[in-house]
Amino acid sequence: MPATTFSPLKVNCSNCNLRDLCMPVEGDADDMDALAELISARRKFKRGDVLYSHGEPFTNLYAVRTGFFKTVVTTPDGREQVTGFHMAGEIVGLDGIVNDQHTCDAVALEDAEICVLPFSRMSDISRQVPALQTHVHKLMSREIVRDQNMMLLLGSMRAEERLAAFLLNLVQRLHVRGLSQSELVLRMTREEIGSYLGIKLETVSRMFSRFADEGILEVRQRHVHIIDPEALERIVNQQGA
Amino acid sequence: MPATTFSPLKVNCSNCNLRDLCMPVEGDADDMDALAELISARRKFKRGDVLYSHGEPFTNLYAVRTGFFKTVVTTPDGREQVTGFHMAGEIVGLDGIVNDQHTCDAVALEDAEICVLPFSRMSDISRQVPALQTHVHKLMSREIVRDQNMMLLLGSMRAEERLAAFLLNLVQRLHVRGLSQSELVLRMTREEIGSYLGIKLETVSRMFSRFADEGILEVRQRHVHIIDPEALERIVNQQGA
DNA sequence: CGACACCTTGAAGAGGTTCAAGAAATGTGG
DNA sequence: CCACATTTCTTGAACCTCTTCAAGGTGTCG
Repeated sequence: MPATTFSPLKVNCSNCNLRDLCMPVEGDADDMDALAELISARRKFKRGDVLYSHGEPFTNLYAVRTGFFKTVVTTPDGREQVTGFHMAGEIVGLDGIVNDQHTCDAVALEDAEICVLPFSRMSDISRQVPALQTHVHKLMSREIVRDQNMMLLLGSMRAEERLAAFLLNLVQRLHVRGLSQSELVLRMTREEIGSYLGIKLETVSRMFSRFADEGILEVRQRHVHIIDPEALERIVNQQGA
Repeated sequence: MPATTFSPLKVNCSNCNLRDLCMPVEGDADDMDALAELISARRKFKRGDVLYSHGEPFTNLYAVRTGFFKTVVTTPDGREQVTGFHMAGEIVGLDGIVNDQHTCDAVALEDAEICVLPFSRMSDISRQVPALQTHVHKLMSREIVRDQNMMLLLGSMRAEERLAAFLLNLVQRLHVRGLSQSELVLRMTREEIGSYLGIKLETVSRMFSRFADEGILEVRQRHVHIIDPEALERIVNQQGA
């Protein structure tokens, strides 16, 4: 149910406060004119709204402006895997490029707003503005590296290590955006965390309780206070074998 | 130990038999002239030779011409995860783009030959030849989709399902290259398969034995004969829950 | 042909899952 | 604004899959 709102007003990266995070591309006056055409619209989402779903034709990338999204891969037999959580300044939709259709679903985990980036337009501008070309390449490569790190996590870490790595990653990304290094509010359920980390929701809950018992965290539902980040680092970096 | 051999002779995609697989890019005469500059050299590798390793500066992508490579992510604490196996016509090195240095190791699993594709040259030509630009985008997107499917496998499948999916994927890729759909020779050890699939080498061995007992496979060391591919499909598609 | 790497198989053990029940939070309609 | 329904979270106990440890067998390469 894509209950969306269009904002046909001219929107532009150059005066956006997320620019450094999202579209850090410089150029001469001509280049900046070209870049001003990058965004076709903004759209608002409510919790649970679907940004795109698998099978849908691919035409746009999307930059998250506010709020939080998850991406989910689904198989015909009903298996689901959360493949990412996406926050302000991050770009989603790259999966759709290869076959001109999306291969996963993107769903808002809270009220959110995104910028629509028509990919054909982005490709056109990339040919005139090398800095944008480079940025697009790096975006995609970053996603590949991120996914390979998830493969490492899923392939070789124990539940405890997975949750510690997840929390450190989340809090680091939030900190870059000016939020606290120690306080965070989870936007997703235990089940979604578990799916992302390849463990069951009960295990997620147990690990939270264990960390709380050990004085590493304070957990009140979705509110998490990281008391001892070094302990989390130690848990992640300890050799599993 | 990169015991490599350079071939400074002019090499070119246009007369390569892997072209449809590797670089299916068309264009007018000018475009074809530009594309002829894509490859700077070919290099030969022996089993165990390293194509690139993590931390090394990124300058090139590499197209596998013959042979078999693995890519491996390594952590400071010594954990390893095989993130992919790569055969003729596939491109490796995309991980290096984002930070101008490689984040994984690429190692030859048998004698092999690759084409060197300097990435700056590739970017330059992409700006003139839209078909190449599109191809580069699709390459990277394909890798993202592939990695997300691995996350699904690692996050939600049981050992049996993982091995079945692995074998079907391998044999399908080999078949595209004109090889048998039912016979394959594994180029990697049980340990490398296990690392890739997030299970231990003993488990890989046990699953091979189980499939053999059930009449699905014949396994003689690295020689695998798939007797009943439908059974493998059923194993993969059965809901784990 | 001997050394080394690789593979198989068994037995015991650990980590995570499953099933179940209850508590806490959240949302909804009157 | 409150009562109720629903979703989400926590915790326990039994179970199961995979791992770990160990030993012996097979294949390969110098």
